[in-house]
Amino acid sequence: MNRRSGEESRKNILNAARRVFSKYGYKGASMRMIAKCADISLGGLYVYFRSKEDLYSTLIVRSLESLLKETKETLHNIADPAEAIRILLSRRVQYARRHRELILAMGKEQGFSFCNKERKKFYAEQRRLVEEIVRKGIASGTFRECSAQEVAKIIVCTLRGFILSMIVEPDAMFSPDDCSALLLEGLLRKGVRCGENGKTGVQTSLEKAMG
Amino acid sequence: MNRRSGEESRKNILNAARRVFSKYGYKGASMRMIAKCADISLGGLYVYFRSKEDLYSTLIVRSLESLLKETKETLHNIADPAEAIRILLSRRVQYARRHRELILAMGKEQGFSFCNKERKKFYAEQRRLVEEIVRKGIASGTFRECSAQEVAKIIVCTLRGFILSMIVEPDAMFSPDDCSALLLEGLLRKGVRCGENGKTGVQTSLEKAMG
Amino acid sequence: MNRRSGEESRKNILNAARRVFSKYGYKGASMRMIAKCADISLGGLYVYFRSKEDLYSTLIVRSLESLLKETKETLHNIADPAEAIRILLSRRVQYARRHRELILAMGKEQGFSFCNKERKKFYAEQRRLVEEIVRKGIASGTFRECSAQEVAKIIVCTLRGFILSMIVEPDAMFSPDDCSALLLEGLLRKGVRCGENGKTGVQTSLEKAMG
Amino acid sequence: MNRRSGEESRKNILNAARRVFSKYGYKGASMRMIAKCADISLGGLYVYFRSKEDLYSTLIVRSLESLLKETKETLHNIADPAEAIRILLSRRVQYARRHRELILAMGKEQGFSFCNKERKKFYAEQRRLVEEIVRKGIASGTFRECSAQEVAKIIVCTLRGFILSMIVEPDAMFSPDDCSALLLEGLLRKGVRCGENGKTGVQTSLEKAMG
DNA sequence: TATGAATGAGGGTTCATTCAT
DNA sequence: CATGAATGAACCCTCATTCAT
Repeated sequence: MNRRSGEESRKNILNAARRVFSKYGYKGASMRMIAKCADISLGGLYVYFRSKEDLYSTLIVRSLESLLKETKETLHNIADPAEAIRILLSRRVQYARRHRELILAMGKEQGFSFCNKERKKFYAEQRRLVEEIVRKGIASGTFRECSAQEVAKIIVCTLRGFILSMIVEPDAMFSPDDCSALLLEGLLRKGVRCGENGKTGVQTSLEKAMG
Repeated sequence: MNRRSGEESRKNILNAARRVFSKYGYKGASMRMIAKCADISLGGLYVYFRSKEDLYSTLIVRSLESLLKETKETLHNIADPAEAIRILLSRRVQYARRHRELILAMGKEQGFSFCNKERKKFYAEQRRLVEEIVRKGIASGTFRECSAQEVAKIIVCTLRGFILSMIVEPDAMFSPDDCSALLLEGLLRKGVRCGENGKTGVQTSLEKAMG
Repeated sequence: MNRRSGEESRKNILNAARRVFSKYGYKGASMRMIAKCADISLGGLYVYFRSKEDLYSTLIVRSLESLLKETKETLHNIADPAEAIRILLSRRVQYARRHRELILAMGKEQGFSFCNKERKKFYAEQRRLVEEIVRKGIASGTFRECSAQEVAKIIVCTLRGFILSMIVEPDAMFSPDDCSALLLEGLLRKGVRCGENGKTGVQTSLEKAMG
Repeated sequence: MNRRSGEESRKNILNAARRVFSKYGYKGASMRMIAKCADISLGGLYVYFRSKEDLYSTLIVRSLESLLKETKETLHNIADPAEAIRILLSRRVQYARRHRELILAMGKEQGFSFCNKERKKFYAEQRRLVEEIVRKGIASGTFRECSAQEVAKIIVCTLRGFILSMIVEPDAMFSPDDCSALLLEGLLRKGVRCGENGKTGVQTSLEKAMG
């Protein structure tokens, strides 16, 4: 009988659940596995969470919230919008690497309705964040004139693809910086090359390739 | 007893499986659901497929193959590389709308090994296809000098994000053309604007927004 | 479509059934396995046999009959009763080696009622046969005075154990002749040794061991 | 919810399993039958046993072990070898009557590998036990000179047949004592009759029949 | 708070059997 | 005669959940 304080047990379970859900998905994970991983009895799980669904959605909501908070803090003090986009991508990728279940939350289990509301809220907030960056970029003259709203959607979607690709094609991966470079500069030939403003100092393989 | 020709039943089951797997994922779908959806008995499923896994992987492999074939045929006669990329995106999105299970194939159930080989082959082939387009674009002077290989990876990943977004955020969607526009032209301001070469004649909302 | 005459197909199926039932037991064998082994369609089986039970019991009854017939013919011309017992054991062992399913028929699947009648008849007949031998042996003075009926039961039971042992402990086996020697002579020390009458000329390992 | 202590339930299940497996064999018995017989839910079975196979082999192994133990204890203090053989047979028959599943363990389902190791060990041990008796009998002059090893095999096999016969031909049964008498004295007429040494005082029906 | 025995619905799969062809 | 697609009950097993302790 492993006596712990209530909140400690809760966190402990949530951590175990993160690991197990990440590895096996919602359906593939069982309450028994989570209990074992959390070193608690099966019944003990139900002291803290009403159901598997409750446990899962609590986990997702917390993760989404913490991710959003982290993202906001990160972007808070970055003035240059191109830099902000680069940072956003790379941070999100780091986060995804640490918490695979987020990808599951976003890509898997769409048949479940139980944390769709939170998910939508997260998506909307994230889009708003990017939109703000783009808007600033346009205002400052760094970015072309365009619909910040539309571009934000596209950037978020690209980010999503990037993270998903990490999962499904890990051996065909490229750096986040390469990705932001393409997003920022485009593929078409330009009269004027411009890649100098606001770089982090890291030269990506794409830059090298592009000479 | 609902008597049908064998091949008809097979197709019927495959169609039902597509619908059910798409909606509920591999684990979430049950053979009973598929049987009901195909209007066949549970045992009848096993006349045509050895197991759930067999049914699923048959479905995925077929989809992947037909998609690849369709893609190749589409791109075969398109000379302009920017146009090719636009077409690729929009066709793939059309396809994904018709066959939602492809997203499952690409994004869900990565823990399963049973059609990984086919999936990898598909990804590689798709990347190779895009790479060729980019290479041609560079050769013809349409695209900037860059690593075709790296850019192909990024484009495929963007495509992936686009399709996934269709699923998870259908109400925050934008047109494929908007996406290709951003990929092609980038976000940063240029001395020279260029959006005239090889357009399909359809003016996208992004273009309008960008003035 | 493999056209055969009816009787040919019947025999063919029976042969396949013998092999499959022998290997897997009644429950372990499936009609599909038998069909495949007989190179006939699943439905084809039911042209000749109403059910699995019908097929099985037909097989058992035929086997039992042929075994009884063979046994009778073998014993018909043997005058010496000790010899007869030896021959009976060795023939039955040979038969069991060829048709393992008989052992199954006798030892397995006692929960089934469906060919119990035939089985009982076979057992009774076999006992009667042995009883006759013993009776002759007593009459001729070869055997001690004893209840032929009781001894017949014991001999049949020993035979059963012998055959069963062949199956469950094939590596701890001994020759039928050794077995009949013990039955005939017993273990206890006698004033007079007697092992010379009616031997087949084969000296068994037990005899050698007994000096 | 029928609450019992864990160990109680385990025993309860094992008892039910013994009855059901004995009656229907391994394949013929279903977990549902066992659950019903144990008055527990289907899932409850799996709280105590990982699988049907686990339940079955646990049952067999326990039975084999307890039988061996009982046998050893019984034979421990019996000096006369002929008496020991008689006792062995009669005790084993009593045991078989109480635990019919042993016959299944020995005669049925040989195709299964899952408790073959234990079974072989049991057989070997049993043979060794009998061999010792025979060896002592030879040493003390009670038995004729013979290969104790070979004779042990035959006795074990006879015992097997005896027990099997109890199952397949219960109405044609005879007493264990009759059987040991035949094994000990043989069928052939002797110059010297010997049935006096070490008898338990019980006169068997065979003795009466033999006059 | 915490345990773990117990439940029962539902999972994938098999299989004897039927029947239109 | 012969086929093989189709059935549906039954198989073994898993699992979220409950509840007496």
